[in-house]
Amino acid sequence: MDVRDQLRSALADALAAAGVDPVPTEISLERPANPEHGDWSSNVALASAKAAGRNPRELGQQLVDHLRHAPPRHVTAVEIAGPGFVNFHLGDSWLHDVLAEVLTAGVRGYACPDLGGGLHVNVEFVSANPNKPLHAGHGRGACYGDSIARLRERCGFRVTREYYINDRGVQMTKYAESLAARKRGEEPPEDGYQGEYLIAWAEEMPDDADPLEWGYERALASHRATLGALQIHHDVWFSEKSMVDSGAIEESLADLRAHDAVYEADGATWLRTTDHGDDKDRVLIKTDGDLTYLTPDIAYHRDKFSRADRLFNVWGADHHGYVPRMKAAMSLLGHDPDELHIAITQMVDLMRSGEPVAMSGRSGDFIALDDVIAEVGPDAARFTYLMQSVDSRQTFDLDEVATQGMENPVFYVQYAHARICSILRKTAEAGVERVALDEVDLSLLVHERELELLRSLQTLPDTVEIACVDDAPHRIVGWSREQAAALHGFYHDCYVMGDGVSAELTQARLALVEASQVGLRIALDLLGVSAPETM
RNA sequence: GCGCCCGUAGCUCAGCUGGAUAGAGCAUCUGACUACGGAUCAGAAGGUCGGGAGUUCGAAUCUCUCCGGGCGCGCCA
Repeated sequence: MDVRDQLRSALADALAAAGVDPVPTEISLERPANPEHGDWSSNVALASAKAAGRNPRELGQQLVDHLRHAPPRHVTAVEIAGPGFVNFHLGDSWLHDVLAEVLTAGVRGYACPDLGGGLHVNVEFVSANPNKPLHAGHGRGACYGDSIARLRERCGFRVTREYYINDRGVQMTKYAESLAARKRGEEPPEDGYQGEYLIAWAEEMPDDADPLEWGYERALASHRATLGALQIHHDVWFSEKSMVDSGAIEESLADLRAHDAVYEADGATWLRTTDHGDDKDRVLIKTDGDLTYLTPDIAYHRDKFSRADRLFNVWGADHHGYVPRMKAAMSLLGHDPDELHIAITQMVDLMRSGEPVAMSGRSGDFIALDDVIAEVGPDAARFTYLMQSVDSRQTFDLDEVATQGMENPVFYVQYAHARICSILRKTAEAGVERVALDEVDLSLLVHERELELLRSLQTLPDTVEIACVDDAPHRIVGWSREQAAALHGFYHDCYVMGDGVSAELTQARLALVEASQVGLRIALDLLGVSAPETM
């Protein structure tokens, strides 16, 4: 049983003994920031005093008195502090248990909270128009979406990674016209695509190729290659146009009508999104008979709901205004709008040495994601994109991220992993024979550096859970930096083998280092960043 | 005008389902290596958590309000 569960159940007993009725169902336990406040602390006396009509400090004291009679496992001291906190001090043995747990569970089994219970979640991300290369801004949504998928997979969800291809509509026609013009050596139409990439693509295009078909394939191949460089692979590439051919759009419209969600006015067909919180109703079919972008999009989401239990969309900040209407549309179709989650990623400001570099070249193209990857490398790109919450605008400085040095946290973390591998190599080369875990005397691990490493490892399952529940991969980045710092500190002060290190201590420290490796591998995998053996 | 996001150290950012003395990296200053990779470690300095009010035993965190910045508010996609 987890230490926390033991403490909780002991606290519940103490509360009952103190006459608190009913005993609160939620007993909070947290790691105090200040080590003087013990290893675990509970505010339960503060939280339940009022309802019980008690003085919090006195209630806390009663709990402490009761707990001292039969302290839970690992507990060495219990004390009352401040306004009524109950603080537990634990022996190092609780951390040694953590180490054994990490190694026993391994990369596959440690920090795998079952939050999904096999629920199928469809994560749709990137979904850029197939008429230009991905730019630096797409990188954020790409890395975020993939990491969200990895988190969900670890937490017991079935995951489909999906890419929606807007291959229908006027922008594709303009794209084909622009490509054809470049092929003829002409400038693209005024309202066409001016980007210089089209010159290169036009050169590749065979003379007899259909610019629309060929251009579409070319753009998709570009997206696939760029994402592949980041180790991002979508399971489903879903074509908007295919829904015209399959009749899915008509079906979706019929479904909306069957739900009485549609009406005719001013010569257009409208959707009653205001019934579900939208600012105004939205047009589905324009006066000229064309569909708005919304209509196929609704059909697409309707289709996704037929294939998954939950939908997770990653959209850029410039699309946040469309959230209410899409949720309203799903409500109108009878879905629970909460089963469609739309994450909004704020914008990326690309910098170089503190100077903004949002645009490139005379054509004003965005900086291509390919160029970012080429400049900083895929690992640094992914780590950096994920380093901060997607709720806030990101400053991405190419020079800083390209640096292979201290100002670049990705190398710090990867180096920690490489160091562990190096230690394991060196000890193996030195002929150290490993013994089974249950033969290792973990109680030898008493150095503050060793304990710090274990305290950090202990927090990984909670961190994974928070990251998954809050859709916050940056929490994993934070953990990986903390674990790496603990590892480097340990490395600096504690030798695994050598003069003055007993054979038993070497065994214990090797186990410790391997546990750290397990943790780092879990974290880096969730981020999609490689865990190098050497650097 | 309305909606969403943001405002925390010189810079880039964590911390936000309320907890005790608000953290990290970079930059600055000062230290530490005849051993497993110094791409390391330790220390110092650095703060009206945008302003104000409220709720609470307790607020960076919740509520309201104001200020500042970003992004949206189409029968465009």
